[in-house]
Amino acid sequence: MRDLDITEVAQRSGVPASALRFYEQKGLIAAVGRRGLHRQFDPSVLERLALIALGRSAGLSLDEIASMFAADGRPRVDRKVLADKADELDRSIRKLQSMRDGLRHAAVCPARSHMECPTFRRLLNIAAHTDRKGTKKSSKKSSAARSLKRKSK
Amino acid sequence: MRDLDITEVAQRSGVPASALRFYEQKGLIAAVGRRGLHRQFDPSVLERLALIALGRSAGLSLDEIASMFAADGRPRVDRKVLADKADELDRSIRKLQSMRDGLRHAAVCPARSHMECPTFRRLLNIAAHTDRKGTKKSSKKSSAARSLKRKSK
DNA sequence: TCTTGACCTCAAGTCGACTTCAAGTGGCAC
DNA sequence: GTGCCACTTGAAGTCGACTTGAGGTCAAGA
Repeated sequence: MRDLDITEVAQRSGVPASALRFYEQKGLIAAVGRRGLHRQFDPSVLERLALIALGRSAGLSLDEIASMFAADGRPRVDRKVLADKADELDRSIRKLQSMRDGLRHAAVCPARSHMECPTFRRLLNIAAHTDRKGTKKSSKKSSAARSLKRKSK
Repeated sequence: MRDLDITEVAQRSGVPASALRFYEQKGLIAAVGRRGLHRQFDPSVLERLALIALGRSAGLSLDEIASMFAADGRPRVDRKVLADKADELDRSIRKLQSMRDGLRHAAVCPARSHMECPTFRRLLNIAAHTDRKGTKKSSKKSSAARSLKRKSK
């Protein structure tokens, strides 16, 4: 398959050209050459972009993802990193689950005001202590999140 | 109970004084008055801060949270909003779960390179299509995420 | 009374991941 | 040969939630 120009890569990957240039600048992807000024990409860049998307979905920062590519450009995914990320996701999931259950309850709770509902108040307590305190120690953790916001534009 | 000054509120709530001033400025909380220059807060501000923390944990923006307080300052939590947020969380959870399972598998996968592992490649596909495409239509959604990052400082 | 220092205000800075903009270049159809 | 315009560049802007800094005020203790 012949090389792709930036617009084709953008179309096939769903990643805007501006983002592709940004990724190149960050060293996440590389053009195989130029035709005039225009970047030419090897089709394998699509796979790499999928890998990047995966990393982002798992909550990795672009810098973290960059460090997962060896100097030769081939992915060098540390299995321990994967396991750690999985564990981290697991913690996030649990937190979100209790949040969801609490919200669900509050939505149907018969108490006149949410403040009078014990379940809601318990939820409040969880949130109050979970938030700035619960995970503060675990620095640089549970980034597994912005991803979701990012997806929805 | 007597009024609290900003430092006391910060200590009891775990929210930095700078953030409390920021919240006040945004209209999320209000001081009952001043002693000299110094803000005095009613102890009930702690409950309100818990409510704010809850909203943040559920992925609401500060503006969204602000709109949940009626003009009289009492919470006016729309049950439908709660249910919607719960549903949104549910979708996020499912996404994170498949991500976690995929990572978990990749971490122990016997294939020489992750690229040779069918499961990993499937994961890659999910990520590639989930990310910029999967949720794009659902604008303004699944903000239920940054929260986790934010918690971990 | 004087000093201290906690608190004040307002403006600007930070972080991450991009997007947007203005100005320039050159491949390609005609 | 000429013009179009897709692509290029580097710099600057954006968004949300705060934080930080400079310079100022004043309540309270010595």
